[in-house]
Amino acid sequence: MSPKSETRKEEIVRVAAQLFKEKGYTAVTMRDIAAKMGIKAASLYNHITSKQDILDAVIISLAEAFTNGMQSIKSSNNNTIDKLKQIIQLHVKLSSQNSYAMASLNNDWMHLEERLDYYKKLRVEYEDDFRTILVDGITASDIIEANPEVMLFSILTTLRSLYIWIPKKEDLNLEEFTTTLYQILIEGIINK
Amino acid sequence: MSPKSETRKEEIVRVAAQLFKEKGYTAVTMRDIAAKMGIKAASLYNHITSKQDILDAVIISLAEAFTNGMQSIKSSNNNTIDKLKQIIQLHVKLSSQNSYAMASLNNDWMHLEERLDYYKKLRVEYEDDFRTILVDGITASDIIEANPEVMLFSILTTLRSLYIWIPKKEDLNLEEFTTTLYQILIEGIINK
DNA sequence: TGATGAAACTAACAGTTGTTAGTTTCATAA
DNA sequence: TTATGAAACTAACAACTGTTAGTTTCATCA
Repeated sequence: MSPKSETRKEEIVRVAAQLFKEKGYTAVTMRDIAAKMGIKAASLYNHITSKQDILDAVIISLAEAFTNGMQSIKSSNNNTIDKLKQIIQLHVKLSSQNSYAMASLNNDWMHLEERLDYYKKLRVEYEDDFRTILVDGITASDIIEANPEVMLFSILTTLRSLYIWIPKKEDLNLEEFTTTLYQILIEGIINK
Repeated sequence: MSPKSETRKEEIVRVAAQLFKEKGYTAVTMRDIAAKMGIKAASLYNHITSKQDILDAVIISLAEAFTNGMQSIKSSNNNTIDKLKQIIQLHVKLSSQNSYAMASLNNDWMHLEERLDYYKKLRVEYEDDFRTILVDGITASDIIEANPEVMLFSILTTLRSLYIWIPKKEDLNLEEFTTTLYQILIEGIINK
């Protein structure tokens, strides 16, 4: 029926991510994950090698999806405003499709071990690319001459928190939402 | 020397909050907290009654500080724009003075137990007050007619994340920063 | 039918957790 | 000097942690 049905490992990672969002990585036990799947904790080890392995799977693939998205935005020849629109679209899309994993990406990354440095590298590169778009936009007079660090912080923290908010709004029209978000983040809310 | 020197309990709460920010509440052990203070875990219990007690102390007093700040902004007779400026000021001030506790407020509130409902009540009331300011601002044509839920989410998530960013900038001029933040959050970044 | 292998199970492990009980240390006050 | 009390200590606990070893179940296929 399903075109490519979920493997048992993928199911474990998906269920674990939900629990990680509710309680955080450390507070979730292997017995919690197993119970939610209707099996015993020891059975999980037929499919994964460790609890750490689950966290790696949750975080790294999503972090790479952000990196890939940024690469294609970067390499397009769009102007600043269109690039910013595309970044907002990227976050709305990935956050609505992976709202559980986004929680770990934001809150549990410090519990990565072997893959911690790799994750940090991806994050720094993403921020560098974003900052470059803003600085180029200032140079081109597309955006105002405010501190690019503060702009980056302000926009990115909102985008990184979408996972908290999106799932609460059941009947959310994502396209309309993206447009409103663009308006508020980029054009401001004041009536001049 | 110090006008009102820190009690031992306050010291425990302060040290614990630093560790909670680094690793999250669940990942921090009583032995971690004790080690950082140069004593044994059992000795902590001369001053506090439980680990839970520490988390309560970290989170609740800060949550109440936000509530108190909002009360005085609400009851002032300022216009929408000045109220928004004051809210930004409140967050910058409390986040710079309590950057460790802010992390628990954002990430560890779900591990509150007896005080969980009280915390949730404070948070909902704070958001309701903020929303009312925005809706009144739309009515008064001070701000644009965008979805107030999206505005609230967008501004508040940035303000709630200040604790991540502020301590990284050593020589940050808080007053200048507040002004820049106001400009970006309220007036937008586009060059029209 | 009998063999195979994936995926569940039971039982147990060694280490860590928050916490308690009882004891010692030591500056200050009587 | 002696007594007091705050605040440290050692030792231990029961519960829980991630993980391993060995076993059982059962659908599939030669």
